Amino acid sequence: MTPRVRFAPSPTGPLHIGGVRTALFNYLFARRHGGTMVLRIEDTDSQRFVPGAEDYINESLAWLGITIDEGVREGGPYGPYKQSERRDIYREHVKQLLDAGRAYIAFDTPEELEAARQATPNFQYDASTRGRMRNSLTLGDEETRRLIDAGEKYVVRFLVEPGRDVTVDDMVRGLVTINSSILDDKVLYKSADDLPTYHLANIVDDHLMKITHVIRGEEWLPSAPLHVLLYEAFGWTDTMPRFVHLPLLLKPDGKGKLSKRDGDRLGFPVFPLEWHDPKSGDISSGYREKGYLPEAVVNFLALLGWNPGDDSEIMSIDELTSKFDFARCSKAGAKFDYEKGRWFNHKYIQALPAEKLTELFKDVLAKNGVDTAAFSDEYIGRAAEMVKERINFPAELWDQARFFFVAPDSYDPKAVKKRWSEQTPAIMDELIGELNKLPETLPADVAEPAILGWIADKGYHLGNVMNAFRLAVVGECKGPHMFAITELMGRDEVERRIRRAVSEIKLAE
RNA sequence: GGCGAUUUAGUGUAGGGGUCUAGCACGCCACCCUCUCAAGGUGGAGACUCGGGUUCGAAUCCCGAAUUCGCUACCA
Repeated sequence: MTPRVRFAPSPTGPLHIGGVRTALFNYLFARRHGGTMVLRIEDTDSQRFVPGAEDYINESLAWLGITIDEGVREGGPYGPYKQSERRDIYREHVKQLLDAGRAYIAFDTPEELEAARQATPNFQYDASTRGRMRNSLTLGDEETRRLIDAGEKYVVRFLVEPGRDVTVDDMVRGLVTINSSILDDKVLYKSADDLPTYHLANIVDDHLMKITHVIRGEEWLPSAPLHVLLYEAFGWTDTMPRFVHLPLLLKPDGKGKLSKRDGDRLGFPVFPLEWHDPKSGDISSGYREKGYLPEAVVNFLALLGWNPGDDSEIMSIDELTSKFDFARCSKAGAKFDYEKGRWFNHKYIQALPAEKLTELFKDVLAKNGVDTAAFSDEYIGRAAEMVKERINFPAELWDQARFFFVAPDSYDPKAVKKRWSEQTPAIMDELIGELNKLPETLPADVAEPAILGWIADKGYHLGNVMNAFRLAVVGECKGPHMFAITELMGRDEVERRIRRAVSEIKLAE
């Protein structure tokens, strides 16, 4: 039996990075076993619906390479894949439960329920209290009929029989048993918007869509027994899916689930893509816009709560797929280690093909006002290659390699103090003379021995001369090998910069 | 409060009775490399939540406690 899994987000806002991780694990499991990945939109909460959220989900998954086989966009044999378009199906199933006596109608208003909660310390709508509430059980069929006809709003509640141990077989946690007495009579359907709640829609859809494995976050574990009961009530136990409750992604510092706020507070994205909130107008940063490569995000996320069983860390999505197994999932929540995420991105940038890196750098240059047409792709590419090992994000290429495109307009004061002395201008003049003895292109393998030889012959201090040289060309004491820089720039530009530095740098007194 | 889950260094994890003086990675520190900053290499500091058992022997098995997290909505 090939598995059919589903990722079932609610379009109530941007897809959270924890949701992405859940989607990824669904994907890896499905692909590992040649199964099918379904994307179902669970928009049963009309109150919290956010326009644009569904597109955001699709775009995010597409960016990350988490492909979908069946869904709203992809179509498929078990559609529609959006719950708000499945009302007829839910109504029919609610009726089935009602007819079988496994559910009942309740008229209690939100205010009445609130009052009940106030009156009773640990109020729960269940076997112990349903007998004194306003529902079809206490009112009788006739009165219930009358109230419905009169247009009174109602909900349908699941009738939970108390005192039964219900066991869920979870693929990462093993057997989890809870007593049905602690479950309340969950609302399954609301007449107000003619929509089911999560619990009902979820079970019905998973069954109808022939889902074999329900892979979701740990926050669903407490309601899993309720879902088991629902499968029983429908008579679907023989085809009930296996459950997998993944450990949660936790805040990097303090306690609790990773939330939207943590990103702003700690300075890292918690969303895959930048999100513009249509209501508040707030902008939340995204991994994509921050400069993360999708492969790095996938790799990083996969290793949060799962490991391949050996020491490998850098793995493509296909490698992850081939190794994926729930037996190697951990049970405890994983604190979100943002530093490690940066490291993954660093690694993936190092592995980028030259052309791709060149393209990325061109964008960065353009954003910083450089006319990229003035430089050849080769020049841009070589500059990027030289500095890529010291960056984590493409944007940092600018900090590291701007001097290849713009002559320094200031000189690092600390470096000046350390490396620029009264004698330096004269030595720099001499250096220009030496450079002029060399080919105009300043090939490193020629320039390096020549200049180093000159420094040695003169008995100059190597570090001081080279760093003054660097200061003049780069503006500070950092960057790739000096002769690699000068080879790329060529003699004219190098000479111009040295002259400029000699006239600009004033010794501080 | 109730119910459930969880527990190896700062973080992610390996480990499934002796091979553990507990491995790997990120981060941190030092050294090497070196014209600088990185990268890289080498090394270092740093952990089995606690208490009882079981056993010749426990990070590994059992019990208890504690911890942290989640759920406890006409939200998912």
